[in-house]
Amino acid sequence: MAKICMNESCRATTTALEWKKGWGLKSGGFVILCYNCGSTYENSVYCETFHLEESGWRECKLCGKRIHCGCIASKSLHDYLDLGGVGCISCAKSLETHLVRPIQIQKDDIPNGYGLLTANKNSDPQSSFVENRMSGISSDKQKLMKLSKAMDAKELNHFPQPWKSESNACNGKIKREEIMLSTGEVGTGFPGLIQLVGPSISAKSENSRQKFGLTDMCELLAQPSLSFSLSTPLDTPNSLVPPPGDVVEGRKQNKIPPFQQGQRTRHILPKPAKIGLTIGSEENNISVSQTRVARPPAEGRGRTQLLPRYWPRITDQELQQISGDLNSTIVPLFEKVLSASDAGRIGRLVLPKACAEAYFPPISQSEGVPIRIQDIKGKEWTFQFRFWPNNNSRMYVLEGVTPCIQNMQLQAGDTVIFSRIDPGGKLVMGFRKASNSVDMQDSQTSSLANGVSSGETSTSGVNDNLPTKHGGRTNEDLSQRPMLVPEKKRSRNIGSKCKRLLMHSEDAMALRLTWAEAQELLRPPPSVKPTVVMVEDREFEEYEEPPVFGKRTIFTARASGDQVQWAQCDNCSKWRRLPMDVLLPPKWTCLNNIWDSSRCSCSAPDEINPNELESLLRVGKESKKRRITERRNVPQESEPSGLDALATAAVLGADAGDPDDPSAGPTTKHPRHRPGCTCIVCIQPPSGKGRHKSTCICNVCLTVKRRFKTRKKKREREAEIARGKDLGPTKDEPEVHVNPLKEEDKIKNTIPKDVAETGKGQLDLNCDPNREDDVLGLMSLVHAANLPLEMYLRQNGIADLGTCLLSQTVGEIESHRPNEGCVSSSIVERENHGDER
DNA sequence: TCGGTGCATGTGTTA
DNA sequence: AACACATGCACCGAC
Repeated sequence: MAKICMNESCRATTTALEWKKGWGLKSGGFVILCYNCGSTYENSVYCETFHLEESGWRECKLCGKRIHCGCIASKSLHDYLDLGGVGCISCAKSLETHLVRPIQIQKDDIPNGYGLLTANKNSDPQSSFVENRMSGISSDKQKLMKLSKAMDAKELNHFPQPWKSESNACNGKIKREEIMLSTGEVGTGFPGLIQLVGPSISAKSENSRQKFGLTDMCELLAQPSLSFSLSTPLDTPNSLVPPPGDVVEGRKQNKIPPFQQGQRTRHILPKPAKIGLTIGSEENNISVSQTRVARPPAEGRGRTQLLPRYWPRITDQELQQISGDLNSTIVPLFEKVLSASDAGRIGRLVLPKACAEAYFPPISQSEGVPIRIQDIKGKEWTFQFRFWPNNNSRMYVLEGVTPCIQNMQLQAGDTVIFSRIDPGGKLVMGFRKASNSVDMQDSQTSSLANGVSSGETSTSGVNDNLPTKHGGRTNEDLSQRPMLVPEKKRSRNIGSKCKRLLMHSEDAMALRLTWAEAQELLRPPPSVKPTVVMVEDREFEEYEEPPVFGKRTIFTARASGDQVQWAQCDNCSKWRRLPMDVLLPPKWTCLNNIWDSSRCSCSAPDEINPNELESLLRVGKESKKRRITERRNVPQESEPSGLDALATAAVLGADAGDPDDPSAGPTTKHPRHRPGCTCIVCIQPPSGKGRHKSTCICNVCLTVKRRFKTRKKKREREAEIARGKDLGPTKDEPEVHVNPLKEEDKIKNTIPKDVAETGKGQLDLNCDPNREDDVLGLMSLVHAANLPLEMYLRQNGIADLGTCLLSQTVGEIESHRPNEGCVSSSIVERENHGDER
């Protein structure tokens, strides 16, 4: 979706617009500023490029539901339309395209308060978040100030009337705060400003809950100008220092922490918490946010925004239950999804730097300080809050968390939520279990798939572990209160930082299939002529080189029933129709299209239109999905690979329904196969008991016998050649290249249909896509080919070839060939050599 | 040898 | 390019 500045004299593209991401004017989150020309727009479309704190909420004009425009959560409810506007998935309707219009603002409309704020901007190079925001728009700040005001008023019209007055009041309060902030910002704390913004969770939470959107509206309106909260007041114990009696770096609780004493320039974090973003689809319940205690980061950089992944998503109800005290205020600080390291035995919980510096006591020494954190059961834990120097920065960790983690039975993927109880400033650590914390990947998958973290719908640790006195909210409460969790936000939380996680489920399944598909791409070596052998009037090709990967094609069926093969040109990406039996080399272009002279050039038009192509591709994808599903539905234990299935079925064809038949039992002596391998070789006991009888007519035996006959003929011919009688190709053994597909079809005739399909493209019956060590099946093939015959015989329990020859027919020996079904005749030759011996 | 500690490194994210 | 952070790994002490 292109984003173009609508100012005709500007027409800046996305870059210019998005460059301002994070710094642009945010009036209710519905404004975007073009820094190229200074135009500002009210355009919800652009909101998607903004972070949560920069965008805000939006109401669907059609369904009345409030949706968050700008965080990824909106994607679950919205589609941003290419031409602008928002399509609300909830009501399946589209909003009218939001006008993208420059807003002209007169300089004299600038409120004084804003003037003060911006005047303060340059006073401190380590400006506050607000200042940063504002500084980024210096050239148009006046416009923007006006715009902010105008937009606030405008956006209010989007909300139900009851919200208006309070929203306005809220807005007014915010402006007041801004003014106060601008005047008393540095080094003095913010007396009198505490809890002015975004009502903290308190005893009135129920009331606030009922006021749908009110507080959120305040946030929304506050965001453009004050999307942060203020520091702990000097006259309250609302700090993060340990509770009374605890000493941290010589400071006592009621002492003013250094960071509040102007030790550093105050940095005000964006409001990090969008707690309990409950999108009750009916009531649109949106839990309230809360005040934030902000603290300047040690480095004093401007990047003090808390990443959304750390925004605590906890409801006021949960918080209330944590505190158990109607008079207390729970301030969610941040949360973190436990990584493997965090949840491991090392006992170190890596803290997000911004969070650590914002909400934890400042530490100047690497050793850090002990801090006490109370869990939701009321048990108090002492951790060492410290940091490691890291690339000129710091890496904050909580040490000694193992007991606590174990106590909470947390694992990687679960979430710990740090909150603070005010007054008192006591830290509280709650948690939220992932639905399937055993498998973090699964939780991620779930999270990504649903757009809502599985953790959100699972039982919150807060709930599970609440003391009885708190009322013990049930899971049902939670389930009725699905949190609005931005899809992207959650993916950030886990997905984007999970590169080292194990892969399971669909991803891995997809890879497996990919591997299986790779098998289908195997092609005969292009430069090697096959040797055609006849087995009972059937032609088989054998190659002296291992197969190569060919170009992938798509097969479709016409209405007439004819099948068509399509291939994409590597140069022009156009799709060309090919005969069904064509096998393409890895690189193929239109120039190689010898089957259609009208389309043997890249300049030739496409034979299929885009719709048809899309249909083709969709069919391909669906086919793959179907295979994934089918695979997933098959228990792993009984899930042979396609090739194994072929081999198994080939054997069981004669013994189907009698899996316990020892004659079909796998052996583990094949040199290249593991115990349990069901390939055509391993299932054939090398000798002695369990061996198929000479009268056996199972598929394996029949195939082996056919091969023996063919090889016998071949040897005779080679012997003749060796005698100088170069007879050339005989009539019945033409040295021609036979299309493998035809042969494959013939082979299919000898194999049950389902098996043949499963084993399509089989070139190596010994390959098992499901086995990691068979991933390099071809490599193992080559490796096995180099195994000395003696080793093979030894491993197969054939002590002596001579004895073997005496006791068995040659054909029976053939039945033990390790590479039955393989096409590499290098192996064949070795075997032949062995036979001659 | 094992486990804890501290730092280094690689990778993903953001500006 | 800089930063954040997950994790690897060397080092060291206890057993």
